[in-house]
Amino acid sequence: MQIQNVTDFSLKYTLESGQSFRWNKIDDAYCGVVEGRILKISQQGTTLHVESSTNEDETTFLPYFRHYLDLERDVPKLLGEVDNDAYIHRTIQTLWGMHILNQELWETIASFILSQNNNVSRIRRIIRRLSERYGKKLSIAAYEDYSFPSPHALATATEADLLECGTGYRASYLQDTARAVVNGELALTSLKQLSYPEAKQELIRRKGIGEKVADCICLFSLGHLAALPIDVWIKRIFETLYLRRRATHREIREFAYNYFGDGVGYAQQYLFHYVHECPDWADTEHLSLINLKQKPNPAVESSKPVGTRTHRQS
DNA sequence: TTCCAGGAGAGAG
DNA sequence: CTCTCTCATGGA
Repeated sequence: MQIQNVTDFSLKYTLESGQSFRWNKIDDAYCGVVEGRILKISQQGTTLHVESSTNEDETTFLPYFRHYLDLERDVPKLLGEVDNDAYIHRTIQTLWGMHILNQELWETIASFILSQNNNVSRIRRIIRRLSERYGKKLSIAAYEDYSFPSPHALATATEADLLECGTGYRASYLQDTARAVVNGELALTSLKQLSYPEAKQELIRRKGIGEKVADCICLFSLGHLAALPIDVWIKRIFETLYLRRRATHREIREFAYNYFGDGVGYAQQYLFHYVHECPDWADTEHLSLINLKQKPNPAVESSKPVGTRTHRQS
């Protein structure tokens, strides 16, 4: 089926920005598994072409699909509200149309448990192996893939099996959380009803889910755009470009929310992906960490932060 | 060989 | 509260 008049949207940046680990580029289309079916999506200008491995009822599928890609949101307006300086402006211009997905909750929880101290290509491989072993086989034309394993499947797997998939020391974290979902201790349905702070706190109780992973889940699945996952790159960006000093996570969080406001999650995603997509910031001039790598260094001169605008004091 | 990757837990101070 | 060490894996 087709979806027309999709403006200010980039399928490429949305699916390649490290928030989902399940998309493969096949020629000019993207194939991936979304909640038990394979979708094949391509974009030509403002038109999206979508094929599904199952017979979808358009009246229910289209709203679901648009929500998955966050097409209902006025993203340009949101980006306008965080477009405060030359750095963020450049990422917004370069990655114009990148959206934050609304992904299935259990897959997002499991995927970002596996993401800790890990890199994207290896995360993708682990998830692929888990799905091959514990998921259901799906196909669309000649393309084959597997659904994401259910909580029950991972809860009853042997730890040796999980290790064979490459999960490493994260196997027990994954299994503990899978079991918590199965026995109702972690109720996914009610998690969706909670506010951002409540949902984050509930997630963080689980072994293997810390602040960063909880924020990824809140942002990439639960739609909490105030969530700010702080990984090593986001930390570097805020320390070098904005605060110009070493800073704790708490300081970065406070500054970032104050500076970007409720859309800080979107701002974060543009900054994050820009660093990976455009290596110019990793160059000596901007993201050089020479000054910051040496530890106790608030004394590097308090060159004034790029931004001092306060956004909506609450 | 060492370092790093969308970190978190445990322990010490 | 902040710092430090360790954890399994594979690519650079």
